[in-house]
This record gives sequence, C-alpha cells and structure tokens, in this order.
Amino acid sequence: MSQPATADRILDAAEQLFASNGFAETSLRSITSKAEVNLAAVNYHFGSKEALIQAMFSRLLDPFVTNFPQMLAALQGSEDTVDLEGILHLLVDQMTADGRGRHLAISMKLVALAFSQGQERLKAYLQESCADVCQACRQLLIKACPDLPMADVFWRVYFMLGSVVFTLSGAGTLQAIAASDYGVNDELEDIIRKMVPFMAAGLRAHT
Amino acid sequence: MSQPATADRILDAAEQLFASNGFAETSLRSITSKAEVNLAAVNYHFGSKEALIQAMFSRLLDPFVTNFPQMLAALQGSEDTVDLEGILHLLVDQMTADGRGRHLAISMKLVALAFSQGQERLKAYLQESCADVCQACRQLLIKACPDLPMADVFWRVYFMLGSVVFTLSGAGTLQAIAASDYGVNDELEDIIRKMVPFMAAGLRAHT
DNA sequence: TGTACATCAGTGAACGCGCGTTCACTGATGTAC
DNA sequence: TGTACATCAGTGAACGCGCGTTCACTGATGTAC
Repeated sequence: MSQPATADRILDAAEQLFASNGFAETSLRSITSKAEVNLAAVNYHFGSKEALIQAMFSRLLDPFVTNFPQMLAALQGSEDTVDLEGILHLLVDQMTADGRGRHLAISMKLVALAFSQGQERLKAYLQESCADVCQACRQLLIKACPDLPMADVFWRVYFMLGSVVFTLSGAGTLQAIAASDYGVNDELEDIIRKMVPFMAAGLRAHT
Repeated sequence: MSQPATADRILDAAEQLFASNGFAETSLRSITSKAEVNLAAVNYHFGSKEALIQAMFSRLLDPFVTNFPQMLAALQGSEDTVDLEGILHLLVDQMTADGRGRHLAISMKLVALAFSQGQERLKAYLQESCADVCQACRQLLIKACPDLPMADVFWRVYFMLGSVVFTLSGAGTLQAIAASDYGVNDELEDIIRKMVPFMAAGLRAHT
C-alpha cells in the first residue's frame, strides 16, 4: 500500500551529505532540507541523529552481508583449488553490480568516515556486522595462499581493504588528477579492476 | 629566551583529540582544557579553529616535506638501477625514524580524517604541499618499473597510500584483533615492514 | 638612572548563533461495535 | 451504515545547551629619551 517514502528520502539525503561533509559537520536541518521533509521527521522516524546514522549503515550493508555467504558458497562449491584472481574478480563484480557507480564511492566514503571519526558504538556495530564476511574472506584467502602464514594473511587483508576504501572514497578527486595529469579517463569500474592484479600479486608475495 | 610553550601545548592537545574524535566533534574547550591553557588562547595564537587545524598539519608535515628531497637525492645519487624494495624500505625508515611510534599512528589518522571529512581549504593545502613529494615518488617508481604504463603507476601509488594510511590509522584496533585472534603481537614498525613485500609485488604485477 | 609609553602573552566573562531534541497539535486512515 | 475511538505520519514552533568567537582588561617585558 505504498509505504511512505519519507524515511527513505531522509536516508538518501543523509548518505550524500554525510559522505561529503562528515557526521558532525552535517546538520539535521541540511538533511531534512535536501530531503524536503520536516525537521522533526528525523526524530519521528529514527529517534535521534545517531540512530539515523546507524539506520543508514544498516540499509547500506545489510544486502551485502545477506548476499555474501551464498556467493561464497557458489564459489567454493565449484572446485577445491581456489583461484585468487577469481575470488577478487568476484568481489569486484559484487561491488559493481547493477551499475551502482556513484553509490559505491559514497559507500566507501562513509566506511572511511566511520573508521576515522565514528563513535565507538558505530565502529562496534560495523565490526560486528562485517566480522563474518571478513572471516569468510580470510578463510578463502588462506586456502588460496597456502604458503603464507595466517598472521600475514590477516594483515594483507587490511592492506587490500585500505587500498579499496582509500582509492574509491577519494575516487572523484583522483580521477580529476589522472585526467588532467595523464589524460586518462578511467571510470570507477576501471579503477577497481586495476586493483585486482595489484592485490593478487601483493597477496602472493613472499614474506 | 624560552619561547612560551602555550601554542605548542595547544597543538599537542589538538593532534591527539582531533585524531581520535574528528574535527567538528572536538571542541576548543576540550583542547584548551587538555592543554591546560585559557580558552581564548586558541584564537589569540591561531585566529580561529580552522587556522589551528592548518597550523597543526603544517607542524606535522613541514619537516617531512623538507627532508624528503635530500633523502631522494641520496638515493638517486648512488646508482642508476633503482631497487624497488630499497625505495620502500627507505620510506619506511623515514616514517619510523627517531622512535615516533604512537605519533605515526596519530599522523595517519589525521591524514585519513583530512581526506574523508576535511574542508576544501584543508584538502587543497595538503594536496599542494604533498604534490612535489608525490611527484618525486612517482618518478622514482616509474624508473623502478619501466614496463608499467605511467597511468598504472599513478593508480598503484594510491593503492599503496591507501594501504599505509588505512592500516596505520586503524593500527590500534587492528593490533588488538591480531593479538586476540592470532596471538601475534606485532609492533607498529613490524606492520609497516610487512607492507614492503606486499607493495613491491603489487607494483611489479603485470596489468 | 628614571619615567613614559608600547608591545606581548594571556585571561575571564560574555555574546549570539546553530544545533539536536521535544511537545502539543493536526489530519488521514483503520478498527470495533 | 453510522459513530466513536485509536493509531499513524507528519508538522510548526519553541527549548535549552554548547559552541566558536570577541572584548575589555591585566601584568610582565622591552624600548626611547
């Protein structure tokens, strides 16, 4: 019966404004103004600014966290020799699915933001909801790199995560530099694909 | 004649508080309280909160930007075949020089913060003051990887920067996880050194 | 050497602004009898 | 079918709090004559 779109309009505006300005820098007034809803609607639908931020991350991550296990299962079911590039390309495909170009950059900005200036509550929530996914990835990578000590796999997962989050969250700026200094016009998807050989080689490197 | 330490005490407190809480989240009152100086001293010495943030980054980056060229010169003077691992280890040594362990994590947090939630003014300043250093690094890496297209070197520099900034800025949390889940107690310096083979292999990877 | 003035480093109290939040209220839709 | 009540979605105006900033002021040090 056509759910009222107010809450979603608030979340849409919040994503964009938080991503480009930060959490404390973005006022509820600017969000409700962009979403064209009443100021009090935020507290009516979400309860508080902090709860709005959590709800925003839930909407962003829940589909990913839900889809991930079956994606991994499909991958593991096929063979028992694991192809590193195959895993990474699958992750990339997952991220770039259904043409969510701009949205991906926004998501990564929000993740970077949460890590660098989020409150403890938010970080704990993110760590908890990603723990399984991270664990599953790590298992897969350990299998794909049997010669590498587990502690090294651990760190290299974060090295890769850093590359992805940093590059994609700053993609807008970096694309502009690349275009003006090197005349290359890489789309976001091109940049992500360029990461695959870099990360695969990094993972395979001898300690 | 023993310069008054007030301004430096403010900068010290600002570094720590901004790094752990963010710019807008940290009030001048909390900074001056930690520094044990009068609230009005910030505006007396720096003019505004924004100017304080810029001054903090200046103090942080200026020594690095100043030292960097002669460091590179020393490296280039030695031979004309450039050793990739040699460059990276030199950068690592530069970062970990004079036992600035905790300080490095704080610096990286501030850089991550500036990228993800800084105002345009600050980002422009950082980009400008790092442009030469970045350019010099890129030249060196292009020489070290003659088979790689320049545009790829460009992107891979940011992949590496992302690994470094992300991992070091979250080092505290990650070290705790590593210790509890894998029983490894890597110091900050160990983590940075682990990055060298990862990044070198990533740089050498075929596109 | 002494006096007058200038600069410097800091201080305490107040200012006004923008913020997140609250509250009494409205109008539409759903449900019970 | 009609009436009474309940719930839901939203609204407009106000509240008080904490913020960055300002300003008149103080006391110490330096400089000129």
